[in-house]
Amino acid sequence: MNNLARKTDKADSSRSRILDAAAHLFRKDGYASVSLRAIAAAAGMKAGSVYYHFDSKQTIVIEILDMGISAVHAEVARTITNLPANASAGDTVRAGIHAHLRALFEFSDYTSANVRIYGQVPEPVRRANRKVRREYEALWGGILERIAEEGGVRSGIDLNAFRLMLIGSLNATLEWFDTKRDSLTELGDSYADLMLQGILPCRELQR
Amino acid sequence: MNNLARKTDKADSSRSRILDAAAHLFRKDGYASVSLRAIAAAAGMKAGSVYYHFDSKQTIVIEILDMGISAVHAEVARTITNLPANASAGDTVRAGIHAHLRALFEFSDYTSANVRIYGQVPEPVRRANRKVRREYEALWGGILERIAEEGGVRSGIDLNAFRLMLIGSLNATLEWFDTKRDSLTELGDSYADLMLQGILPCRELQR
DNA sequence: CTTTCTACCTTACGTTTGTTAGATTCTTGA
DNA sequence: TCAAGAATCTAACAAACGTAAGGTAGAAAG
Repeated sequence: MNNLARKTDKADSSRSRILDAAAHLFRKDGYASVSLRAIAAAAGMKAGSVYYHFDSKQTIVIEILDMGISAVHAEVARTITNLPANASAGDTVRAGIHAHLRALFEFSDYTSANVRIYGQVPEPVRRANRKVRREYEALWGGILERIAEEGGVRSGIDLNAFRLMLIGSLNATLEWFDTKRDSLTELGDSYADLMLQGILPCRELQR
Repeated sequence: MNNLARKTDKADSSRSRILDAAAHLFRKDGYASVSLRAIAAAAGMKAGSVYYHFDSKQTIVIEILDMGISAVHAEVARTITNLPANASAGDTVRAGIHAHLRALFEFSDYTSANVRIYGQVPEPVRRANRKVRREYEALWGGILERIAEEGGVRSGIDLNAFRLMLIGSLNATLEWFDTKRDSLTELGDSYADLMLQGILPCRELQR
């Protein structure tokens, strides 16, 4: 009696292929310049068939944007909670940075599509994605607050601004970093070094 | 005999209005989703008239992308050369950061259009913009090299990677920073603090 | 006053867009 | 083997796209 399972398997597989193809193309060429015909072709079907699985182009991109953030969120959350209880403030931020970059480049089509096309997508789509975005921001907000309470942050640091700088910087790596050429782990360590020695108290070279 | 001057004045003004309108729309909505009709309307004319001033949509966006980078390049170069001769390594980078941000948000439609649509523009356009991009990267390369030679950089820092991180981070502020709400000078100082205390030698908290 | 030229407008073209409807093929359950 | 439903195709729609051609108003030149 796995007929129902098999049936939905087929549909699910097609659905995923559409999403994969769309995410890939969106990331590469932007939102508006990717046609449903191009998406369908990359998924191995014709444009009309896409509408069996999705209501519109917008519902496709909404799902992709959400998946992109969720993937990063899940990876960072998992990494942080799996940290040993005695992890220092610096260790936590470092682990978070590595997790964010890992998700960004490994789940890459969805995550980078999100980063790159969010600004060019129609307002209703942005609005739909806003909730998941805020939840991810809140995750980092919590991490940074906890660290600040432990005294791990140099005075004069605006946690809110720092969070935006951090995530913005990490996302910006999508524009230039090449995983084929350089090590993602080293990149993460570089960023962690840069950020940590900036926010951790340091009695030397204070302005 | 300024008739010729007046004539070109009129045309130049229209040309500029087209560029301004296009830059504004591109920045807001991306490249492909902005139509020539929308650009023309925002410039106070009809779509066909745009072709009196430009050969195609691509030549418009090429000019805008170049202007965007040139503006940042000029502002950073001007700021650096005007620095007192005894300026420290840190002062130089700090001044460069402030100049980059200033250009980014003051010449904002062109600079931010560049940052936001470069990735979604057809290959020929990207290729046309590449030269100016490289020149700007070389400007920062020179700044950082000079500082490194003076011993102003902590060992183990990859200058090339740092330059990419720095410019990427600064450009990323376009996605969230609001000049109406917060001070651009403070933002620049925050970034400079973050970056400098990361690259300057610091005997404490070394990993 | 007439000609010339600049800076636009109008109209139209061929193509591509997202989307829909109806026919068709493939898969499965009985 | 056959009926049913799931998955996909084909064909078409109106709208919007970049672009081209030809006409027109207004100012400058002779």
